[in-house]
Formats: sequence, structure tokens, C-alpha cells
Amino acid sequence: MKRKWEAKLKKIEERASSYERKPLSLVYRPRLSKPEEPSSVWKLFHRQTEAFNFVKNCKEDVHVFALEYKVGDGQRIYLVTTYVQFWFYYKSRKNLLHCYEVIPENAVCKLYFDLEFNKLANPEADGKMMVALLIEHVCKALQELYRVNCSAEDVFNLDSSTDEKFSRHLIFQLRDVAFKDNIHVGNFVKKILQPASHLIASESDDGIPETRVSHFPEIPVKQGISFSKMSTDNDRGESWTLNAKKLEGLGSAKQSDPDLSFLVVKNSIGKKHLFVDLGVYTRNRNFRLYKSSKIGKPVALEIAEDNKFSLTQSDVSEENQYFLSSLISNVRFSDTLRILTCDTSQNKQKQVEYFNSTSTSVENIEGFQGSPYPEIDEFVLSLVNKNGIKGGIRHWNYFFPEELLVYDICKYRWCENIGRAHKSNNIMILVDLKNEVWYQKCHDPVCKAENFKSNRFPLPAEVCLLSLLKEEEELPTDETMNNETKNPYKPSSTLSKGIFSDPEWDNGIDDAYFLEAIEDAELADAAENNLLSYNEMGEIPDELITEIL
DNA sequence: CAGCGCTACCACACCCC
DNA sequence: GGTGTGGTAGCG
Repeated sequence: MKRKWEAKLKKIEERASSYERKPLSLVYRPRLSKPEEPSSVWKLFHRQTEAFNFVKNCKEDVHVFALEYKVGDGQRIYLVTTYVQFWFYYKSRKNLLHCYEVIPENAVCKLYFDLEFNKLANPEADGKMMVALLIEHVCKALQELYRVNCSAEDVFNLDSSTDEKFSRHLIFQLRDVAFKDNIHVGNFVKKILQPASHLIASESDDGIPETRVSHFPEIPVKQGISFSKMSTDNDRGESWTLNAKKLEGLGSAKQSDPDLSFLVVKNSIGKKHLFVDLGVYTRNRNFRLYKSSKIGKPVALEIAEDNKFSLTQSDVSEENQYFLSSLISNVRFSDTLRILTCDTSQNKQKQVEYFNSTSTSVENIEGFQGSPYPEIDEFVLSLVNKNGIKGGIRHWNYFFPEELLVYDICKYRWCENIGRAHKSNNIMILVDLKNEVWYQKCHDPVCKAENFKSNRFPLPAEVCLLSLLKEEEELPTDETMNNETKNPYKPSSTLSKGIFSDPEWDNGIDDAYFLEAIEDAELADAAENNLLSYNEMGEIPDELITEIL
């Protein structure tokens, strides 16, 4: 939430400064588009956010690349183009020598590893052997945790070693399987390497490894998500929870840790580290491209001697295919694609808190004046205008999954529970659009304690009808909502772009679970909490941003 | 004119024994 | 000395 707010602020600041630098031209120059020309996209940006903004509004299947252009300080500029066009200019290896793929945050991606150790500090280390052992361990983990079958033949193995440094990139080419994003990849990698991390933490010098019970210390909450029916309905298909008991039955070596001591290496000052670099699973990570070198260094990523991955027959050139295989966020679309997730225990905790009442989901909206349903606002106002008291709507809150409108009422305090008005506590009117009923609750501690809800009364017919019609037009539809809150079930186009954002998977819980987990009493509390601030709420409608500008 | 996203590390505050 | 916080240098 905080992140999204910060990103938004940054975007606004940047747009403001760009307009200051380049004020809009006073002369309007109309232009005709030329549809007969092949669409060509090749745009450079100094700022990453600007590049991604462009991608968002681009019809073509474009991607962000980072280009190093100044020796020394790792300064980069950002190129937006298609894979096809990029390869056309890249393949000659005369230009574009120091390029990186930007792995977009929230984009489905492949499993990948950055491996390295200092050869001088580890004279006894056998790099190839370590790679083979690691792949074996990872495949075993994929099988045990996600039932995914793979072997070294599915691992594209790129080498960038020098005399001083052993350096590899591994990119897993899993068929019909991808991770939700690279943060989840990182969680998975950290999880399955935990035994090795423990070796470093516990075995300071004396070499006494700790004993642990389970092979893979924590189990992902949610695994495969099938896409098989996504084009026709909202069915996300299979998605189930693995628990420790199930794992025991798999005949894995649950008794003791696998020996991962081969992963422990020393850096140049003798400090122990992992062979696997765990620092490459961050948002918008730049990952060097096949056949690119770091600026100022002569060594490019090339296919490793011990690479076992091979291509299948195809029309496109082998090099182009290898290039495409090396791209982390180039996930081939398939209607049987399974998206793997792996949450940290921290995140799981957050999710529990989230569903136990705190803030609202990104899918909910709120406001202080009129809700998106003016007719219902009117109806609610008519309810709280009685006996000479003119009540008002202090605040409203809409919960998408439940289709529930929660109105905080001011001035009017009549409570059905006590048969009179509260002296100091306000009441709420809840409008359940799904069941077309309304009822009353209140903020009084006593009423709250007994979880009082008034009888449900049917909504007047004209309100139901109007809301139905409204839904088609101006209600927060896909178009008026932010990208992040768009209907997630249109992946065929977005997925092919390598960007796949789904607010539900961000919290890993579906509607049904949401409904079970949240009592509407808690929803009302959440509505109260929403008064705090906009960033608690997660998203600001784009219209608001425009107003600020 | 112009990179980005962290984490490891340090300084400091505060608390408790 | 243990624990939490806040700020930043520097790594990937």
C-alpha cells in the first residue's frame, strides 16, 4: 500500500518536472496515423517509471530493457520495444552491448538463479559440479513442493566467468509452469536453500551444523493455479493447500536436511556466503541479457559448456530462440499454464491480519460525498430523514467482493436495537446490493459487542433496477479503475506482454475465502479505519490524480 | 539535467536487569 | 547488554 502511494507520488512529481522542462506546445499539430506502416516501437526514457507508463499505454507487445551507457556509475537508460525489434538490432552485437532485461514487478516469470564465487578464495570449489548439484536440489524441491517435473535438460545455463570469478545464470524452462513474479521466485529459492543459509548462520567457525527436521522448512500456502477455463469464466481452477502431513507421505528425506554444504563459499575477505546470489529477486530487477557484458568488462553471457538445455525445431533462428529462452519474463502463454506462488511466513501473517479486519482490499473504494450510486445515496438519506431530524451521510465505503455499501450516518442516531436514538454514538446503514436488502448497525460499544444487526428490509424496486442499469455504465468499471484494480481475468493479452497483475493473488485469497473470513461487523470496523488516510486504502482513482495535476 | 531497489550497517534511544 | 528505529552508503 505504502509502496503504491510512493510510486504514485513519484509519478506525479516526474510528470510535473517534465512539463516544467518541456511545456506543452501552444500550436496544435494534427497528424494522421498511417496504418499501412508496420508498427514500430523504439522509445528511450531516462526514468524507469516513464518507460513502464509508456508500456501500459502501448498496444504492441513491448518490454522494458535497461541499457548501461556510462562507465563507472552504472547509469542506465530505459528502452521500450518489442522482442522482435530488439533482437533485430541486438543480434549483430555491434551496438547494444550492455543490455539488461527489466523483470517487471508483478509480472509472471521463470525460475532463475544468479550464481557466483571468487575462484581465488575458493580454490577447491568445482563450479560445474556445484551447478549440477544445485539443479538436482532445485528439481527435487519443485517436484516435492509443486509436483513439477524437470531436470537439468530444462535449465538454460549461461556462463559469464572470468579468471577470477565463476559466474553463471540459470534460467529454468518449465513447460506450462511459471512463478507469479520474481518476489515469489525469491521466496521459493530462499525457502529451499534455508538449510544452507543455516550453515552460514550457525557454523560461525567451528563447523557444527544445526539439526533440522524438515527438508523444506516451510511449505507454500497455495500452489498450482490452472488457467484452463479463464477465457470463459472466473474459474481459477485448482488451487489447494499443501500441508506438512501431505509432504511426509511423499517419501522425501524429511528426517534430515539434504547436504547443501557445497553451496557455501568464501568471498575475497574470507567471509562465508552462498553460491546462490539471493539479491536478484527484487522489484524491477535488471538481469543481464544473453550475449551482453557489464559496461567496462569484456565478458558476455554465453551458453555454458555444461549447458544441457536444447532447442526444439522452429522457424526462428537458433540464436533468436536462445535469446528468447534467456528472458526471465518471457513466459510462453498456454491455456494450461500453472502459476506457482510462494509466500513468506511474514506475508502469511500479514494476510491473516488483513482478513481479521484491518485495512480494505485494493478492490474497495470509499468517499465522503456521493457514492457511485446516487440513487442509493438518496434512498439512504430518505431513511435518515425522519421525525424532524435531518440526517446525513458522513462517509461511505464500498466493498467489492460483497457488493456491500456501508454508510456512516451523521446527526441521525435512531437505533432499532434500543428503540431510541443513541446519545453520542452514530449509526450505520448497510446496503447489500447482492441480496438487495438494507439494514442498520451502529458504533455504540454495547450494540457492537452483541454484534447487533437490524432486520433486513428489501431495497425499493427502483433502486435495485437503477443500480442494475448503472452497473453497465458509469460504475467503477475496468476503464475507470486503475490498472492494478482491473479485472484480472483477461490475462491472454496482458500475459503475452509478460505483465500479469492480479490483486487477488497479491493477497492469495479468493472471494469465497474472503466471504468466509470476514464478518460484516468487521467490515464496518474496517470502514471506520478507512477514515485514516488514502494510502491505507491502497488506490486512488485516476481521476483524482488528474485533478491534482 | 536525469537509474533503481534494496540490505547491511551504524548511530542512537530506550528499557531492563 | 538487549531491542527497536531511523538514516544512509554502497552493493547487485
